[in-house]
Amino acid sequence: MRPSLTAATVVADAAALADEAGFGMVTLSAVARRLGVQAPSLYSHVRDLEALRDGITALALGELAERVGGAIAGRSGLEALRAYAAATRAYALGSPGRWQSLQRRAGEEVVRSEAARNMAAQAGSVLRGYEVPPGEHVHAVRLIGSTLNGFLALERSGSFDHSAPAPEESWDRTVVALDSLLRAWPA
Amino acid sequence: MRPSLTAATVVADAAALADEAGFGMVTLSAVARRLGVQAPSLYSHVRDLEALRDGITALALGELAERVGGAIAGRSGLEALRAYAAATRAYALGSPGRWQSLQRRAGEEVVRSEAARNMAAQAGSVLRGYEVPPGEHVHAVRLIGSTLNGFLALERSGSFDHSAPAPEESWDRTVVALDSLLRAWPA
DNA sequence: GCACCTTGCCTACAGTCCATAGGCGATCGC
DNA sequence: GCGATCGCCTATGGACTGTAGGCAAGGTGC
Repeated sequence: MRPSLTAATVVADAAALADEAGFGMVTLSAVARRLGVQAPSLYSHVRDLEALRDGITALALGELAERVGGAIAGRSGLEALRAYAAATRAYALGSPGRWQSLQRRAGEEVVRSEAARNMAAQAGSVLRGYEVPPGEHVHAVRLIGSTLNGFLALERSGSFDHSAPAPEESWDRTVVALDSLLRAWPA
Repeated sequence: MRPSLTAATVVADAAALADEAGFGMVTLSAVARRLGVQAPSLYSHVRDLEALRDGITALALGELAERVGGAIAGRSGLEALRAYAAATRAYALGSPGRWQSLQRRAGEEVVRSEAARNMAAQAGSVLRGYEVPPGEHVHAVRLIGSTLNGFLALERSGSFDHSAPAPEESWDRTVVALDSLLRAWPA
């Protein structure tokens, strides 16, 4: 067996490239160069560029779900919310390319994956520490997701660059604000 | 004078293309085709592809600032917040490509534009209807922006497609939630 | 131990896109 | 009318995606 490539190798390398140069720079040629291989060779392992991108998204989804899951395990209320937020932010800042890969419409297969279901469930389990009526859970989950993802997106796109103070401070306030909002969920 | 192109024409056409096919489909070739012109001809009016994209962003920023400004004029409190949110959402849904152009890191020139300053100021003026301490304004503005933009981004990327109810309902809840949050801003 | 076949990467090529260089003709100032 | 300018053109090069077909190394059947 030669030191041959596999689909997983290719996707992992593409994810690394995404983190280093941005998701938009993920190109079959660039990945091939990094792997010391000619570009067409990748088509044995990856259907096309879109499939490669979906691969990164699926990888990122799994990693993020795992970290968030670990972070919120055994916690509830503000503790859990903080842990959820911290894990998300750490991932977004630590693996920017992978995180970018989550901010897009992915293929059906990825959307239906177990990791995607996990992510959705975890936001829900944070809510269990609060007394939000069951019928309101969807809205609360969507609100939490919108706020945290939105914050990270704005931060990343530089929207906070031209005003003080540092984003971290606002991030903490935001988490606290979400907490008090969930604590007194408006009917 | 022939019916010659101008920078504004090109950008406007590119923006139309973005709305029809997605911001990612904005290509010099495609724009040239739409204008009935050869691709290299566009370089007389636009420095390069990145400048064209920045042009769309600047255009969108101006349009959005104008609509939001009109919507919140003369309103305050929940009224103003609702109007702000409605104008933003209407723009995002009505001009999806232009809206997408705002979700990215734009050139310095765009960031420093008057429209960009306007947008920031408008979020601030919505806050005047609430009793958020001045020192907290930045955080509140960032929170509002994060939540609304984040919601629209998630909606657009299909995150809400696989759960009921329709996004509009959650959108309304979100706006109300933001209102009650601002009304009782946590110290 | 030999022929065979699978497999993994290769070269060659077509199509699209960005971007630059240089040409040509129509229009405008005079 | 005459020349200069200006707007769009053709030609070209380099990068990227994706397809077709080749070649050789490794494993397989006999």
